[in-house]
Amino acid sequence: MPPLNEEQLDQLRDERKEQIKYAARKVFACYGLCGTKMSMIASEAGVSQGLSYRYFKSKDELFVELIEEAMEEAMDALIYVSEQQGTPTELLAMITEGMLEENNKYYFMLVQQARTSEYIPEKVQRVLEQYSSEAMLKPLLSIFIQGQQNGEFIEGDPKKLLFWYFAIISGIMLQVQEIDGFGLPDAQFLIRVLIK
Amino acid sequence: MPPLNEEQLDQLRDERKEQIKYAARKVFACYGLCGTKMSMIASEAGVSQGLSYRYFKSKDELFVELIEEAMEEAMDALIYVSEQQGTPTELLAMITEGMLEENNKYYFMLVQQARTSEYIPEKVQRVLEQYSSEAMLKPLLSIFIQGQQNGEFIEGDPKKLLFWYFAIISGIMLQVQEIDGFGLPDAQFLIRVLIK
Amino acid sequence: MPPLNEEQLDQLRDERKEQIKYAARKVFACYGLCGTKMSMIASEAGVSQGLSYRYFKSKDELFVELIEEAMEEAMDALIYVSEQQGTPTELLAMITEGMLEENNKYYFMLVQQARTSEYIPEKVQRVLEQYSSEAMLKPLLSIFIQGQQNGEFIEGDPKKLLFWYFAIISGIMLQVQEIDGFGLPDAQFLIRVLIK
Amino acid sequence: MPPLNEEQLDQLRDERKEQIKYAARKVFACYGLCGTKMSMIASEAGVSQGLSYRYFKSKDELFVELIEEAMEEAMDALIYVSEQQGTPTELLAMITEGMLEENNKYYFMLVQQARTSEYIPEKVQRVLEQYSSEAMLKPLLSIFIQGQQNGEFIEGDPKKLLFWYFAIISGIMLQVQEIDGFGLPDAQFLIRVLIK
DNA sequence: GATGAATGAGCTTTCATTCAT
DNA sequence: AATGAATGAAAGCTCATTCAT
Repeated sequence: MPPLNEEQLDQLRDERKEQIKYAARKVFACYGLCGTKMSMIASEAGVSQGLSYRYFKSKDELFVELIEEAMEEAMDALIYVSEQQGTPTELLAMITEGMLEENNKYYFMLVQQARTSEYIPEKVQRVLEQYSSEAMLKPLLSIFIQGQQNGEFIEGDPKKLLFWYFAIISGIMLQVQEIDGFGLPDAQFLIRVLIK
Repeated sequence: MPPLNEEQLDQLRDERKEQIKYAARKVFACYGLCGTKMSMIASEAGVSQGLSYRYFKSKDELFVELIEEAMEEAMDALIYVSEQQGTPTELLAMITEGMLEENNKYYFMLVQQARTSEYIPEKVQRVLEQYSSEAMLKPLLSIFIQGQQNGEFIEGDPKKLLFWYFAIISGIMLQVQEIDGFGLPDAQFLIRVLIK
Repeated sequence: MPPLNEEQLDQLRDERKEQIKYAARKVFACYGLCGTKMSMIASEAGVSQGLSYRYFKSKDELFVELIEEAMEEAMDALIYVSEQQGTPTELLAMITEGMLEENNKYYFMLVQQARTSEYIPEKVQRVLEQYSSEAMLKPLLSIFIQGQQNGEFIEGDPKKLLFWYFAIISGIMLQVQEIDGFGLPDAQFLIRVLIK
Repeated sequence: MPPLNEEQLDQLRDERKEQIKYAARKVFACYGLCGTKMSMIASEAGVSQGLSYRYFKSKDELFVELIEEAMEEAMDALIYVSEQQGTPTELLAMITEGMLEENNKYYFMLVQQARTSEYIPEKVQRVLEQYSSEAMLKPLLSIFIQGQQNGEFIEGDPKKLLFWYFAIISGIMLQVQEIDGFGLPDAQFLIRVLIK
């Protein structure tokens, strides 16, 4: 009686891995890399202490994997929007709305943890460099410049302005906590810094 | 027959304490509470490991003291501005300029570390609550409402708007790093989100 | 699917805990609370340094637990004897014999360490107060008084006399070391201070 | 104006040294060798932390010196009595009385600390061996044997009996604490274990 | 000589990681 | 595959000792 075939086992493995990653993302986001104990992740995921090591070589590697995923997803979203139809202002609003989602909070927090803690595995450094501000800004640059040319956006160095704009969104996402009772603003509020 | 008199000793102690705090502020800001080893602070300050413990009971207490100071200074600055003469827009610009100073970066980072790491001594929690968003906003509220009434500022819940505005400034301060090459924006750029 | 069932694990844990306590009792008795390094206990017990902390929160707590147990056992023994049949002299002899056992040595040493070292966790203080001389004497008081009334014992304040008697036994237990070559005296030798 | 001549300086030095030893004896007696911090001795003696090191090479050496003195004095006392006139019982009473002095308490406690803590500088070991039970008993042995021969004392191995007797006195001295409210017994109470 | 600030070795404790079951 | 007991390296903290004044 072979209990499960190869494929089913693989699927189970994937589910387990996802379960651990999900828990880890949450805990790392709140407590940071070194403020997080493996036992916290294990208990958040509802598995035993040792199990994570069947799926991830080390705490650092688990962290790196989460960071990589977060950056990839963010990058994909930016590229996706940059390929859509619409006026520059509409596209910027779309991006802003996409970022200002409650669900994204853990991603912002996670990346912030990664950026802030300089005590971080070398691998994370490399991932952060790979997805540097420069790289992330790229897909939007032409849109933004176009917006400046047709007079929708304010003047100034487009890279700088976009970078600051992302910093602003990031700030909102990091500071807004449920307990404060202030929710997230809508995109139109933020977009005002860039449009004329 | 002590070789140094009481006054000289006191001064020496004050200097040492300040020296350690200065180093600690920097290291804590970059590495977070638990990412910071006491040895890092000691070597940053150029003293031995044990010395910090003559001036601070524990790593946690040192952290708390820094957070308290940072919050106090921020609060004082807000109150100071709120007592100045000027139109609401001028005052808001003044505050924004005051916050957007390169020197303030460590304070923002430090407070962010305190807010983000939930694994934090209970004392820090209390300090953060004491200087909650609510409390920090207070000195500015009447100015802001006045600005709304005379049509300088956009409409909406003043608390929310101010909270978001601070979040924006915070985001800028946290994300802007020398290495990126983008400097800090000037106050006029940010203020646009609030003025009509 | 834990490899061992709950019951087996519980038993394993109990054994380990006992193993560590056994080692700790011996080492604490000889070296005192602060003369004992956790590494000494660990190596005496044949386990790693960290393991003790799965079973005891701290060195102090381990010490406290041992003291508590020692006091409880002593108290139980006194109560047990006080409920037996026999003349006062017989009962006193029984108690004396019970105390003068080679095996009890570590208990006496341990309690002496607790009493002598005034630098001792507050909890130990409380335990020692709970099992104060007063409390320990109580179960024997009526026996002793009875012995005085029927003329078996010498006259005098029964509490004082009993207290001194215990001090005498304690002294014997503490001073007699194998290396000296003098063994423990038998009960009849000591009992002479109390009987007419 | 030479402030003090050679002799006066020496005397001052001696006084200081005695002052520190006096404080150290008390603190060591209560807290044990390793439970005592040099700062405790310093503050008990009312001098600065560093001063002890002008008079004693190290904490251990200070401890050793105190132990040596205690043993010497005890030995001298025993020898002195052994040279007095009187019946064996009278001499034994004299010794007992001499030992049962409130002032002697710190000596007993100190020696107990030295004996109990096996974590003790090698030098202490040697001192304790030099003043072993054997050696201390010697001056009294002939008295005791004489007492047995003339029927004053109980029969048995004289060394053993004397050793036990000292253990008993030691027990009394160690256990009796002011707080318990039981004072020290008089010599006649203890002597009963040895006389017929 | 005297002080007390400064040092750093060493101990307690934590926790990532391993491993027997 | 999964568990959780066990390990041991590393961090926080203490305190004997030194040293500048």
